Amino acid sequence: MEGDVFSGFGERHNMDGKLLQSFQKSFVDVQDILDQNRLLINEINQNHESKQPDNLGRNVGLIKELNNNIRRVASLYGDLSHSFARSMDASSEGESSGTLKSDGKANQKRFRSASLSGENFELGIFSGKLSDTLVTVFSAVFDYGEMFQDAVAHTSGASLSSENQIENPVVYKLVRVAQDGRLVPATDEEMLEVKDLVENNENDMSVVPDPGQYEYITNEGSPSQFLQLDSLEGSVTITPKHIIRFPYPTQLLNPGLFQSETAEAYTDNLNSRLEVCPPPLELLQSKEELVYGSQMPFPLLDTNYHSSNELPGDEEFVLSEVLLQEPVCFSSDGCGIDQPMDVSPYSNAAGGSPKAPAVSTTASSPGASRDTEEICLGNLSIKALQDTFRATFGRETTCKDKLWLQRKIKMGRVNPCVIPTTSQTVNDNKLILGGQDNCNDTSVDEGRASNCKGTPSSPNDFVKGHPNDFEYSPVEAFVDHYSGNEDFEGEYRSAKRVRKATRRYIEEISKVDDEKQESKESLIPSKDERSISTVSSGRRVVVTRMVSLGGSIIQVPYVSHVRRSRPRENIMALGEFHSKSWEVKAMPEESNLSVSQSQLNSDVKRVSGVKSVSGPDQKKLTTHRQSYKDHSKPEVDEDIMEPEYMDSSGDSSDDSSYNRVDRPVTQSAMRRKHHRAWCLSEVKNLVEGVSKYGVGKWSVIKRLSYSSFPHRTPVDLKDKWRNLLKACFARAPLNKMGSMRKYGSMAIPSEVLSEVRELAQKKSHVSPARKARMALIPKVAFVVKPAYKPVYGTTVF
DNA sequence: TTTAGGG
DNA sequence: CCCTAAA
Repeated sequence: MEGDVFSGFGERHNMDGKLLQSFQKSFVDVQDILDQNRLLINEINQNHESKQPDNLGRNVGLIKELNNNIRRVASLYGDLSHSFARSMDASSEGESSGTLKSDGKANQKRFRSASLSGENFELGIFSGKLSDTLVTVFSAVFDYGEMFQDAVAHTSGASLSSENQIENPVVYKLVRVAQDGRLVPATDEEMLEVKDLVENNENDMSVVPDPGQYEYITNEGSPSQFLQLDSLEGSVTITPKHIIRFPYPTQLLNPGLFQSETAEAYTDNLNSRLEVCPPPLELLQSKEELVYGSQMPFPLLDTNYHSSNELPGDEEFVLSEVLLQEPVCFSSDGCGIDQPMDVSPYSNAAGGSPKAPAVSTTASSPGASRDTEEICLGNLSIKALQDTFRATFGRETTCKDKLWLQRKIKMGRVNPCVIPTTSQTVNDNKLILGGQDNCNDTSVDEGRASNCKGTPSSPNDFVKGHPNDFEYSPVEAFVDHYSGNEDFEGEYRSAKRVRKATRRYIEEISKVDDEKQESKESLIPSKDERSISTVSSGRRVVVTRMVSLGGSIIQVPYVSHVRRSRPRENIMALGEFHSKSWEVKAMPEESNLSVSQSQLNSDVKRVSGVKSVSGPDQKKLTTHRQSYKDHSKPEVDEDIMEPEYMDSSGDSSDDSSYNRVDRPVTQSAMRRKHHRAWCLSEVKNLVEGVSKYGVGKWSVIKRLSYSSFPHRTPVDLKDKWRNLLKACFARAPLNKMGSMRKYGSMAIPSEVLSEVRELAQKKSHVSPARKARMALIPKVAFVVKPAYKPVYGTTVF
């Protein structure tokens, strides 16, 4: 049928036969491939079902092939769109619409974007206004393949960068590919099973798919970037049981490559080809985890978001679990579940209905009511939404998907990860909820500890700081909490390894505070300068911009174009605790009864105040200082809370007082990362890591055996090791208590110390020069020639 | 980017 | 812990 369509098309536009032929050929090719893929998928599924190790192994190859095919298809389509665009240009016509799609605008866009490079095209497939199903399929498929890669990476000790792996604020869904190619959400049992399988089978995987296979999936950098596993996450991935991680990798959602329309042709077609159907609605409704059935179940995140580690990627699994329990956010408001699948545009040319059905404005979710702004958003036209989007994110969007826009905007507003760092003006002296933010700390009194450790505490815990202030939303509460907390700044910055604030910077900041208005204006590199203004909403100053929406002026948060900074870990911790409220956080707790513009505004303002300031200032800092630490690097995500942390093997008592002192907010306090005492488990872990990988392999240790201590950087490990060495060697004057123990620091058991000593002798690296020298010396020589002088930290012979 | 080493 | 140089 494509052929038909295209012939008609060709005639109309006097396409020359050759071109037409090539089109047809390409389509035939594509179809072949897709057919083949179908078979492949079937086979994969069968293998899967067999649960035979052999078959599973074979699946790796099959998946590989599948991926290859898909890549070919993508490439073909890329070419197609190229030539198509050319021909379209050549035949300067205006009435091209209607044939492919009734939506003329979409059509134009499509042709325009057809000049994408193939690569972009591929990326485009994953971004933007896709029909879900396709995304689902693709994600599933790709991911499926990479699962094995990941599995292997785990076992083979391949040094996948865990730095990257954690950063991905992706929500993974588990889905199962049914025989007919449909994706069925994973059941609870399956999820459990996956976990088990991981634990049991992880080491059985032996085939390493070529990582290059997947490189086109990722935006940049490591091919496996969005699939790398951490210990936590790993439990989800190896799933010889039809379970597929279902990622919404933000990397793929690069707005710069956002070419939804182009992708559309492809995806739509694929949809029909692959005959992948969305899960039945009943199923979706009956199963909570079916969130994914909606079109873009999770907010698309822009690049800024992605590159800034703003979500606790390391918690992916947890997160997904959380989301599984919380389908409301995405599915209950009609966000696409019931959305008619857009069949192939070629066959569906007559269908004039817009892709996205009208959004139901009610969006009432069970229990948790949506915030009012959503309702407002629901009432907005696409154009208005786009405006809002632009106002919110400072960039244009061509997306015409209401739902997507709404979600995106909401996300932009709610996303607590954009909490500003330094320049955030908080005028009130926020109370500091001691301990709340730092459950990881091995200190804290018991009450707090349990509080942190336990199940998500109620929002009330959160708002503790404002016991009487009912107007505080959780988000606000913790925003206040953090911004008022010196610890926030300190840890935040150090987590990013940002240079400490220079005097100049500090001065500038204070200036900014004084004349925020002007400086903001000048700082914000916005092309569509709207009226960016600072609004003092009582407690804090926030930056908003006035945007006209459907005639009325509306204040939206200004989100800088500049890449936003990642959140600090405590936020993530909070997010974890209140994971359910990620979506709900921005809900005005005031009176979410009235759906008023003002309410929306105030809500927006509040949230925006949180995020808006960080961008420019961050940029400023970076520019001025030429910060050598790249912020955009997917850094070790320190935002997760490792479960182990709390245990601290009973040695936490020493550190408690040290750890969480609420120091006065002095500049010195601000620039220093909050001291985090090393708990015994960490030390042991370090020792073990050194014993495994050797001294000096800090990044390896960090990656491989230290992933559960996300807040420790390789440098930290190195420093700690140095201190340990000091502790055990320099401990000539043995102390009173049997072990070295400075005041306030942890007592290191002498066993550990001796182990350290041993390792230092055994595992320490030898200087390359010396190594080389020694390599020249026959081994025997060592036997004959005894003893270099043993020096601590060097090898002893 | 990672490591080593001084502060 | 921070900051840098060097590799």
